Amino acid sequence: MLGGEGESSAYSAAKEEEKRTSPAADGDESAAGNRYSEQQGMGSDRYYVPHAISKQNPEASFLPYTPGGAVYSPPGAGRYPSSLHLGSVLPPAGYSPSAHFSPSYQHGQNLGCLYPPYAGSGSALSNMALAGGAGAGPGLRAQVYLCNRPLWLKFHRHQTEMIITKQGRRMFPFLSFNIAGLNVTSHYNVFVEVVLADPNHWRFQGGKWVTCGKADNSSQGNKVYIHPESPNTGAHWMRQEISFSKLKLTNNKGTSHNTSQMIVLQSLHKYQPRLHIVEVSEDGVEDISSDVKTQCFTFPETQFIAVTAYQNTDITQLKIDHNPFAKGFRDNYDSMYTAPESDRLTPSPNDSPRAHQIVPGTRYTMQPLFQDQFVNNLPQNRFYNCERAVPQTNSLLSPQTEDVASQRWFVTSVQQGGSCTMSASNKLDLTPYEGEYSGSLLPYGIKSLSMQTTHALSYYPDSPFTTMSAGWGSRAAAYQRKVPPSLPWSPRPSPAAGFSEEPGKAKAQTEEEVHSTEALISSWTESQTSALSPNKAESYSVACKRRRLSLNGPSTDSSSVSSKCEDLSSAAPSSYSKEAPPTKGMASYYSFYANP
DNA sequence: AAAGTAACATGAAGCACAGGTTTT
DNA sequence: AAAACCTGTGCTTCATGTTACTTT
Repeated sequence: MLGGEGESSAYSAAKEEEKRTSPAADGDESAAGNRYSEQQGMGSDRYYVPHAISKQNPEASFLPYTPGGAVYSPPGAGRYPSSLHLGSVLPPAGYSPSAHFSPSYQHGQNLGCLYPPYAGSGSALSNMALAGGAGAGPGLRAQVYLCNRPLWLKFHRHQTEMIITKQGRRMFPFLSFNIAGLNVTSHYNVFVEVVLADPNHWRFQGGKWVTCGKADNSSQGNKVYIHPESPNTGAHWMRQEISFSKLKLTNNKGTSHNTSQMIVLQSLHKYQPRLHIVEVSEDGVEDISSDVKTQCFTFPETQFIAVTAYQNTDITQLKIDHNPFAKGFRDNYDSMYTAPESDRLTPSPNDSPRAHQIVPGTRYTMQPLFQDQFVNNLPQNRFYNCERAVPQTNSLLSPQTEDVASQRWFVTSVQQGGSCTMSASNKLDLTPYEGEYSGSLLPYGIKSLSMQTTHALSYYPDSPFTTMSAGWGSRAAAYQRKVPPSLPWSPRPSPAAGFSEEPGKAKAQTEEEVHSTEALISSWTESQTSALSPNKAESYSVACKRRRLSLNGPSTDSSSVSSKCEDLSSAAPSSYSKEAPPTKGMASYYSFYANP
């Protein structure tokens, strides 16, 4: 048992912190005046950004197209940017109102459209190698990578859907980033904005998403979710993954509570989340004097269609498979999670959904935060597109694949000229069935990194993530030593490459990662071959309507469950479990790390 | 017919409490 | 003996997808 008082107090502290940092704000806050009003109890006036928009372009009262990865902005839709400082999203000189579509959207419509490398992207990598330490100056650009990108890609392949409800529904996968390249002493606000990704209303017909008229532009309500730890120092943001797991999506425009945690969307519209990093003064007031201090990052693979009920059963199954809160709907839950560890091909999820998404690995030590956010290969044992999977083989779950599954992807922003960087592949909005991931996944100076939060640092000694967070890295190292080597899912090197912490082998390791990436790409294209089966649509109407099997079956007995728990608990050293309490908040998270 | 809503079952953590054990 | 700590239990809360019903 872990329930010490320290844990409780830590949890309480975390709760307090949460309350402190994200008090409820009014519902239809509008414009920049209220932009940060819910944060830190600060009055809206403190954050009022007078004419931040007009200072550059009066037309920017709506979100403009920006070649760096903006989103669709319908004429007259003045909502989104009004809540933002638009230093990063103002249109470039060549802005054309007729091009109100995100590059990704354009790609989706025009497969041949390629975007040139963005200015600055080319230097991003060099920056990446240099930035991240205390020497990082304010002019340096941040690099961001999507921690759970493989999982996002899995969903993206099927067109991600996100449930929206009146009371608000969390995103899954949720947004989780790592940031490098910030000035460790400067203060930043970090927030996510969700904007329309295209001008269409969508409908799910015949097993696929088709456009259905124009999007409703009159969307109202909050579109911004400010990370509850904002404002905070660059060191803080770079120390750990920045998770937006508490972010909720709603279709309730009139919601009057929890506004700070809710983003109001419209059903059957496609949206694109964007990450904003804004340098602020120590008290959280934004400095609008320099656009350099505002950076925006867009990950096309995080696009999603808001729905009130899942349309695509593939998405439903992915959610069930990966979201620990949906464990109860896993029809082969028992067989999957009660088997002996040695028989298990995939890491079982943490028993705690919360721990799963908050703890940096109480059991699967090497896994980063929010393990279930990462592809765990589980669906490979399942049957998307109504195809019962062949028995899982080890080849599907090679360490190499596991490494790939934990890849993360750096993105650098392009703030000058006011553009949001289209981060990863714009081709992502091509139907993934096109394949071509091998090229599109590594575009424009975006470097793929296969790293799990901990050992990745040893993989990439030159990475800013190595130096950016001495604490994180050192903690990770300490953490790493606690990994029970017998755990089958313990992150480990591929047999071929071997795992080495020796810096001299980092390069070879990097090459290995590239190969791993290719392996993943290959697996995608292969899987999509089946997805393109001409019987797909037909199968949708029959076998795809998967129903949850009764949990009262023969395999479902308490003993099996308990044995699973015993297995897991015995797998983790008792001392470890005591040292790593299931973190219920960042407070205990920190306390744990502060006391290795 | 399609979309939206609310109730529901499920799984898991948080929490309070009681009782037992260990330490001082 | 008292205090601190540990353990087990049961209730509450939360998040999930499903389902039936209502609304558009």
